[in-house]
Amino acid sequence: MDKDNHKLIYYFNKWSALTKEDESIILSAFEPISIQKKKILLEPGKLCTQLYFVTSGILRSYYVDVKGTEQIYQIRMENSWISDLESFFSHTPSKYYIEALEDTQLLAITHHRMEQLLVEIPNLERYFRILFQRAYVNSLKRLNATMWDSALDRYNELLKEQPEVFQRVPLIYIASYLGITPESLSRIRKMK
Amino acid sequence: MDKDNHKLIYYFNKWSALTKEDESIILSAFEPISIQKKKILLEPGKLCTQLYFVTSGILRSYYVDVKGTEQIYQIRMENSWISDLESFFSHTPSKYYIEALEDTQLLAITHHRMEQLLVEIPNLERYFRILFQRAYVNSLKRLNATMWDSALDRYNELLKEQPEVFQRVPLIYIASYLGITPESLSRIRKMK
DNA sequence: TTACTCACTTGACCTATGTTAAGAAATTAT
DNA sequence: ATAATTTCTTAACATAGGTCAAGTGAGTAA
Repeated sequence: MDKDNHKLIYYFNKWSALTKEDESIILSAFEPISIQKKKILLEPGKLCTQLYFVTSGILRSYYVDVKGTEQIYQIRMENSWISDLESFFSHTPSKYYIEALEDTQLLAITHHRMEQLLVEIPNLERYFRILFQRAYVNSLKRLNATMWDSALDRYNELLKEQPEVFQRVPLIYIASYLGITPESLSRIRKMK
Repeated sequence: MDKDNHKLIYYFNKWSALTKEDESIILSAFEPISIQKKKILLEPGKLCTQLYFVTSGILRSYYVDVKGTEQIYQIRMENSWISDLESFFSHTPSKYYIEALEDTQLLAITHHRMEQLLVEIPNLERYFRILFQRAYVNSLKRLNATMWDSALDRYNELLKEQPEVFQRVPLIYIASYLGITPESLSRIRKMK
């Protein structure tokens, strides 16, 4: 557990300088949470009250459209953040599910505690500024790829960038994350 | 010009509290720039050395793929930011064009000056954190719409959310922004 | 005024991906 | 071990949107 916590601090320190005191304040602000495979962390209609740092395991977040299709928009594993930022920051009901795809360990912080923390340690604003800035740039790239590249290209890109996902996540979810049907993904994989 | 500058301060103050002194430091860090319709602000291979706040006018940023197709990924007008964030923050050559679609006024800040400013006025980190956080959430929504909604749905959404774009931007660019061909956009508009 | 370019439309045809349906393989529960 | 469920594949067919080609109109330049 201590090892997990250090991972969080390690990442914070990559983009913002923390004192030892800062570090212990941060660690005490996060609450360790365990969630079993297939259990749900967030569901539509509920407020997303926490922001989560994944220390081990893997999760997916998805939206279920009117036809009942699951639209997976995030697959997140160790050392990344997951939440419904819109619900978390604007206190509006979420439209999304977040579900664990493996037994998962998280460090959770509430919105209220997060706001306090950002005041106590203004340095953290920098960390999150850079985090969101990069997330935004990545999201724009994924957007462009979705608009302009073929499903095959997007499959190859994911295979190159996140090969681990293919070891740990069922193909039906990967298909949805790529914006295609499982049948299409099957065809693509057969061609190779 | 002074009116333009105040607009920038107004937006900064929405999410982070600035003193009068902060405000004058900020204003002196930004350089007013004018760019004529059809002129280019950034092109592939060049470093994107500045971040721009649009005070009047409208711009598009786009990538030209191997086939020569222009892939428009941003259309930005008054009171929003434009840049190639990847090039700007990581000092790598840009892959994108930024072009004015009307005579445009900008407030520009270099990366170096921006870093200084964020140190002088740590409060600004908060503004940009929230800016990128929101940009990221919006980008994810646009991504999902592109994956799962029809071209017609995306057209209607844009018509609802940014009707002004249709008054000021040629349809060929709007088509590209929606991820479709001008021919498809024509068909969609005919159906209504 | 005439020419030239750029924006936009239309129609015929094509292709990537979706849909439906069935079954095989793998995983999980009993 | 057996059954039940979930994941994955395959094939036939359907369709949204792309491609190509041609033409109209509107804006700008000479």
